[in-house]
Amino acid sequence: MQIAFIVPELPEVEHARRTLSRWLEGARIDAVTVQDARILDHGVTPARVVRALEGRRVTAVERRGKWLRLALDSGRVFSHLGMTGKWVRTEVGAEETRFEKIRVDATARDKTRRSVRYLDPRLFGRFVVVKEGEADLKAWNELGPDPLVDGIDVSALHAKLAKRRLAIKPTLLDQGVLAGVGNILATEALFYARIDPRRPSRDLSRVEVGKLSRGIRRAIDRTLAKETGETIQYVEEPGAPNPFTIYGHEGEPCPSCSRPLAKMFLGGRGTVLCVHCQR
DNA sequence: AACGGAACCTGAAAGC
DNA sequence: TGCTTTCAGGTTCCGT
Repeated sequence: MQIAFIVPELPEVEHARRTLSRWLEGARIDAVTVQDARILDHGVTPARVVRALEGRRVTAVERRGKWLRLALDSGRVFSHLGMTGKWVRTEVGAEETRFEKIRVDATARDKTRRSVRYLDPRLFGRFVVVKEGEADLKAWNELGPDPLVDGIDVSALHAKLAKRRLAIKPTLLDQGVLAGVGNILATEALFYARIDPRRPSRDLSRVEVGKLSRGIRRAIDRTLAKETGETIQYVEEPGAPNPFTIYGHEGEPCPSCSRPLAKMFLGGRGTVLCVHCQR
């Protein structure tokens, strides 16, 4: 089957970070347009966002979990891609891209100009400007360790999971446990670790948490390796073949034992698993 | 406190 | 063919 939606999780957001970094780091923001105020937090006006950004220089593009943070010479911008958010680059003055919600025109250090645009048909993303001196977003501050930025401390993760009776799959979706793990990553990692997603988190042994940790890293690296090129082309772009190992492959043979992969719902989220290989 | 479930949102796919 | 329904899921909020 094909994957119908862009679903940005840690690897996709990391790819977006690297690309945005090339496009905007060191650049001066000339003009900002907010086409749809619904992408902003309730009560925040486009005018306020425009005022906060125009004339600023982007000093760094950072990521924790699924959040992007653009550090400015004064203030910061937080961007969450939700389920269908994406940053693209066009020529300055190019006509409005489909689903465009925000436009940032900037001049790089080498004086070349570029237009960077945020697209988000579903509007599940967020775009938040924080002024100099104000605290970071609560959602950012409450993130758990990031598997790439911080690495995974197996003992610490084991201790954290020991307090949870919820099944391991929905627990992994809690951004306070590990930042950036989404439904696809959790599904893939549990398969690599051969752990049944329905197992209570607190029942996982230290050895199993180690396997899970390596499974998460493997799933991240595998997707990141496919994210190449100058444009942000997510591996699960609509119409592209399914790049994942078991996600979206329900009913098809398990890559390990060849028996059909099952699909069930855990914590309201679709979960694919091999009931024979994952224990 | 922990947990389940609904709401948010809309394009694409599937069903009819 | 074209209309209707279903599905996808990150996060937040609300009720139990």
